[in-house]
Amino acid sequence: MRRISCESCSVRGGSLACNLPADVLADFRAAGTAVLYRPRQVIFGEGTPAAALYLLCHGAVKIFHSDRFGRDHILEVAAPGALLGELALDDGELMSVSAEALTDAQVLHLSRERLGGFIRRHPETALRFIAALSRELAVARQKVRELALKSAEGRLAGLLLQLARTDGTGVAAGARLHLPYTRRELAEMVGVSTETAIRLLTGLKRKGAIAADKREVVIADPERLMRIAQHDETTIGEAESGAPREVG
Amino acid sequence: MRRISCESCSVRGGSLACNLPADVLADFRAAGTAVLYRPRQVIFGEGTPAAALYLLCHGAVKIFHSDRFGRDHILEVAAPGALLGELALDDGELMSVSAEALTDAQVLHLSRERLGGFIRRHPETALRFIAALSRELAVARQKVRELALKSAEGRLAGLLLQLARTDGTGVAAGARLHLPYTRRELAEMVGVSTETAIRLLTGLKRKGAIAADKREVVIADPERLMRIAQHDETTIGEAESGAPREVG
DNA sequence: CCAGGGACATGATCGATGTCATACCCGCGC
DNA sequence: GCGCGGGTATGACATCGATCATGTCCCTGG
Repeated sequence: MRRISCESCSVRGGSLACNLPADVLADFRAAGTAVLYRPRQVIFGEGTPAAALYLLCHGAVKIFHSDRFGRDHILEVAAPGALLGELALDDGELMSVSAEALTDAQVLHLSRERLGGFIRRHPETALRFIAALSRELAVARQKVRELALKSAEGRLAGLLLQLARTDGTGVAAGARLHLPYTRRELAEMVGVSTETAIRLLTGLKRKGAIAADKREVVIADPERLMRIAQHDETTIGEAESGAPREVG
Repeated sequence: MRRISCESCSVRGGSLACNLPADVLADFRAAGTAVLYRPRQVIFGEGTPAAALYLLCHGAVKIFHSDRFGRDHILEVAAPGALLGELALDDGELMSVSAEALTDAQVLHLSRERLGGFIRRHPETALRFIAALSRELAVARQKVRELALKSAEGRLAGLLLQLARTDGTGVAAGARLHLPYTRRELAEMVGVSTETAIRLLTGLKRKGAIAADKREVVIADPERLMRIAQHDETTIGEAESGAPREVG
């Protein structure tokens, strides 16, 4: 595993640091510490001080909660460009999740002090950090939405669709998706037991929504799958009385 | 309802804007737009562009998801000092939640452009925004943890303890807590049906953990309540036989 | 070659929770 | 006073998903 330089980073438009002028990029790089991880190595643990942000440059990292028996619930499998962790003004607040490399991974550590220094030198980049954290916030809230409002089958169907979209497979009828995960990991992402995840998959097969064998999944009936996934469906908030008052 | 000035704001140490020099504070205030809301008025809706952040200055605001039948799931009841909403670099990304005033509320709207301008002028404040968003992120992730790992009873017990802590009642034995919420709202915060929330409350009464009548709740047995709240192991999984087990 | 372990799969069973129905109480407007 | 609607409460029932048990397949190490 070799270190990747910022200049040749494959993460383009989506990332925090992309499209920066060369000198700003060099300063950014110098403000952080690049660290390489092997699969299963821990990047940070739940309950440690929220003293740094982590920019994932390469590889896949799982963001998860553990119970005391080692069972995990996976909130997110972060892709390159994602900003991991949380940053408080002092060490009184703690990380709410753990992060562990799933593959070989390269991560840029951004400590509170050095990140603050960088933003002070380049304040025009501040909104990028705010936007990256907002994205993570939306991901977490989406997860809440699914857990609170959707059935296990709906969440699994949604996960399959999301995986097919994000790995480039697409969701056209007949699209062939290769899962990088075991049934157990799928279950941990959906928030159900392994047996239930297996049963739900066979249920989706019986319904003709997918075909699946081991880690190969074919999107047989995308509409059906989407209908199952959206047993939810969002309507936007309505019902207020009158317009708010703008003051000053 | 009168507008509150930043200078006399009751939100002290915890807030984004507190303890700023007078000139910076004035600039901050000028960068935003203060808006007053009545109970039930919508501040922003899920699915609208993520184009602004909202600093809650006064009042209580619920952050929630709706499904198409009007059932809500409340992620958070934000208190003054909280930063609401999400901010993307462009309008391609959408708010993942809705925000609605529960009481009279004053909110400072911070649009992307004007927030960017303020931070460019005062880059030393950037970490405050990052920290405030991190706090929201931790709140959302905590919610995920509870939904994924705790039983309905554990979540309700935890909610009662949290309410007692945050409104100053405290969790000593005999502490008397006045709920500002109906059973339905409690249920929406815990993520269960109204009937289940009621049944769980009577269950906690029968166990002697609390006494409750209408909106008055007495913390009868704090230890018991906390044990119930921390029943992390109820929903998912049991330990494999050899695993070390942390107790108490 | 065999043994072991892990992933996948399925059945039986049970508890937790949602849904529907009913009832009571209480404050409010007519 | 009276009816009405909302909040609270409880029972009956259905369903979802966890748990436990069993079995198969496949890969790997000895």
